[in-house]
Amino acid sequence: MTTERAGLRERKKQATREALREAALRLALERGPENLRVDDIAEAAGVSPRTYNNYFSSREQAIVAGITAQRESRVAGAVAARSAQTPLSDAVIDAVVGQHTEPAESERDGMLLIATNPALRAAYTDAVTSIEQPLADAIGERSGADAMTARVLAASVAAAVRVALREWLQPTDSGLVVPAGSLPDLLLSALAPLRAALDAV
Amino acid sequence: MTTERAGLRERKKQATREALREAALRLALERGPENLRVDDIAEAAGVSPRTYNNYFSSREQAIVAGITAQRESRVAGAVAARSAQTPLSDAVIDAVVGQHTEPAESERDGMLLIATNPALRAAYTDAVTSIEQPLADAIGERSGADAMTARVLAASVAAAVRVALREWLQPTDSGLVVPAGSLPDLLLSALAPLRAALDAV
DNA sequence: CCTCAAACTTGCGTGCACGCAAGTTTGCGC
DNA sequence: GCGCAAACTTGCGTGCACGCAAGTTTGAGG
Repeated sequence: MTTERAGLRERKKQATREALREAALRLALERGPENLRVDDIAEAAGVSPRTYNNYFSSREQAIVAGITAQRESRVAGAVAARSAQTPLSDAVIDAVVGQHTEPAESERDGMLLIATNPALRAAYTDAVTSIEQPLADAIGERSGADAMTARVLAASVAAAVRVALREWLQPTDSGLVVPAGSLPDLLLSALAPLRAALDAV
Repeated sequence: MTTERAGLRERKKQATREALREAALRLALERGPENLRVDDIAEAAGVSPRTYNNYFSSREQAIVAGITAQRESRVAGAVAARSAQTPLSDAVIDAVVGQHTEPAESERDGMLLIATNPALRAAYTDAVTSIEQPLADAIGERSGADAMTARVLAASVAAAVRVALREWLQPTDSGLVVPAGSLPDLLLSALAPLRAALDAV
């Protein structure tokens, strides 16, 4: 649906990208991120190490992509799906919270892995940046706001999500980093201050 | 004023940090970033290469820090300096715009350097992240908002500044990357959508 | 003044990111 | 079908970031 009429070239690229992130996540889960070399990921995906680096610019990025893949398009889609009568703030907040309320069984252990590794935590929170562009498009489409405003609002939403995620993943003083508290609730608190801005367009 | 009664330890650390960023910027200007090795920066600052990496985690970060140093504390200070009657939005926006309206002669050629190098551009826009913490403190202090709200607002302001900077530094189709247009005006446009959120606290 | 633990520096080793300059594949236009 | 330009892959080389485990410095308490 996103790739209407894609050439062989594009389909192959997506396949390679998916093979890489799938391999990265699977191997990281199997043997732990510390025992995983970039060459292993490349080999498991059937490409050269150099090619791996054409797709991801860090090992953590590849592993995390195994979990966050497509989240960007889903958030944008969820915003667009809300009826035009819905206030923008509700549309955006519902969409964002909804996409993060999916302890989808298959992602459970992945999140645990991320929570226990500082480098992965950082990569994970950074990954929300990828929703900015599609979200800006969706906001602009829906509200008719000018491009700069849409970009700023999208970037602010992403920033709020990062704040919530960092809070969620913050190591407690006991050293444990088990996602405590409800992520949806944290997201709602973090996004609340942006309601006024979102509805002002 | 920031370092009230600092021990020798802390003063030495600051001195080292400043020596490193000053050396990085100076050398980058002299011979261009491509002809500048990390070892050169370390040597010029009188520390080992390994120590250099204890202070900066990328060459670009060190160079850019030569220009953005202390901007974080100045922004926070500028916010705090505005009278308590001023609406928060005015205080924050004036402070941010004010800090970026300083083509301080000495920074002129530094900005030109940054504008012409993609890696430096990225590092420069990333560097605004450093204002988040102090700005959040200032916002919390001033408005009495809860910690999460203050963090989100500060992060949103930083995000807006990044959008403006990226726009400002965007390579034109002619390939030239000369900061075209007025940065203050771009910042005002980027920050405008956040007014409602800032004044809602 | 002396001691000692915590903080900081440093050398070493390892894995990594990425520019560059070939090879190889894709798919458009004839 | 054919040829060719653009896109993608790959090997190589270089510089770099960072963990680790010594040394070294700092400064608080006795």
